[in-house]
Amino acid sequence: MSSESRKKNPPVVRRRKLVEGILAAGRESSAATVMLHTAIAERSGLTATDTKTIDTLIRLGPVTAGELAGYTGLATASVTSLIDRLEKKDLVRRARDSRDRRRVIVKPVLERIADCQNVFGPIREGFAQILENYDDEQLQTILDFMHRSSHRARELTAAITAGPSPLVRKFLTRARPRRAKRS
Amino acid sequence: MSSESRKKNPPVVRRRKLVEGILAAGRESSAATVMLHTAIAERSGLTATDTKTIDTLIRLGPVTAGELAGYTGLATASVTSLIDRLEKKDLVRRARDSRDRRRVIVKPVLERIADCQNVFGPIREGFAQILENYDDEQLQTILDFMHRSSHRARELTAAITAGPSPLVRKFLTRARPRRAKRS
DNA sequence: CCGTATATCTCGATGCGTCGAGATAATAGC
DNA sequence: GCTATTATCTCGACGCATCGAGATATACGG
Repeated sequence: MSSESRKKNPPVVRRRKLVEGILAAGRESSAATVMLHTAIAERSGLTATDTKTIDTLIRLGPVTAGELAGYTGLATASVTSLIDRLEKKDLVRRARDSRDRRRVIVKPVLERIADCQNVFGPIREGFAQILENYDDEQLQTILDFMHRSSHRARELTAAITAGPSPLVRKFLTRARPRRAKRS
Repeated sequence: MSSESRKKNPPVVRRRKLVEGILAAGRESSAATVMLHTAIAERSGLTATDTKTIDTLIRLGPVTAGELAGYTGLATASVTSLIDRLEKKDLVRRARDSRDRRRVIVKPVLERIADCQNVFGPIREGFAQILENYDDEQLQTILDFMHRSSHRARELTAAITAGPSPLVRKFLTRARPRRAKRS
């Protein structure tokens, strides 16, 4: 364990340990992130679906109720009450499509949501503070990594939610009895 | 966009933009992470509380049911059924404290949870792949950043869940009527 | 021993998000 | 115009996590 023996470590091993460390740290960081978001959502009186929907709206901009059903995987009836919930808190607004007046366009109320992210104000500051520890080049690396990993995360999410996903299914013995199909 | 024009940007501005970019990417990355975890939990038939509990157990090791109530903020009755749920899926096990036989010690079934993280197998691989883009020094930077940010995330989570948090409260009009305080 | 305090469990009730089925309204084709 | 189709909403019901109150079992102090 002395620095002697560590010096003898072939670079390959060193690197492997480094990678392991990051993967572990990534899991921990993910968990922490989830907890943080959960805490915020709980405070705001929002459910997981609510926040997920808002995230979607921010990324995609206004969409119709039907599309929202597609993205969230909920029944249209559920989407209606989902929109009701969010509209009641003024986080989204309904607008009718002028070309097809059956459609309901769900628009995020960005100022309101931004306010919610002012809730994040201290959070933003907290993280900005961390960045002071790095020089420009390092920040560039971090930025690049973030882009890559969030892109990957989205890919994986899509793969999991959409697909029959044998990869996942394999490990779940009695999970998901939901939606007891009635005669 | 030429390196010429970029050169003219004062370094301070460059850096500010870099920081802004990372903060934005951070939000997006967080959202993606949350969505990924939500998807996984949904697949596994676990609720948000369930996963949060498992995370806690992994970080803290075996704890008593009462302590779990403290950490999760749930009533003891809720904790009982929470443990029931998790035990039914063999993700935790009950054990009685030999010194105080009233106590129930909740132990995470690490192999089983690790299996769940084999569900993460492809995920792990996906992220490991990303790391190949960087040299050792860059990985070191990333690792350091991860440690710092998850630490900060935990601090913020604690601040939000625990405190009366006027920072947050300010923006919430009719949120959280839960737990009607009795006389 | 015996009462009090503590830790967990049981039970019944409640709130909330979700669902299926049918209602309502608007578009599109003939 | 008339009908089929599409988009959303309304309604009633259901599952599930949570809760408060009381029950049970154990520990501690006298």
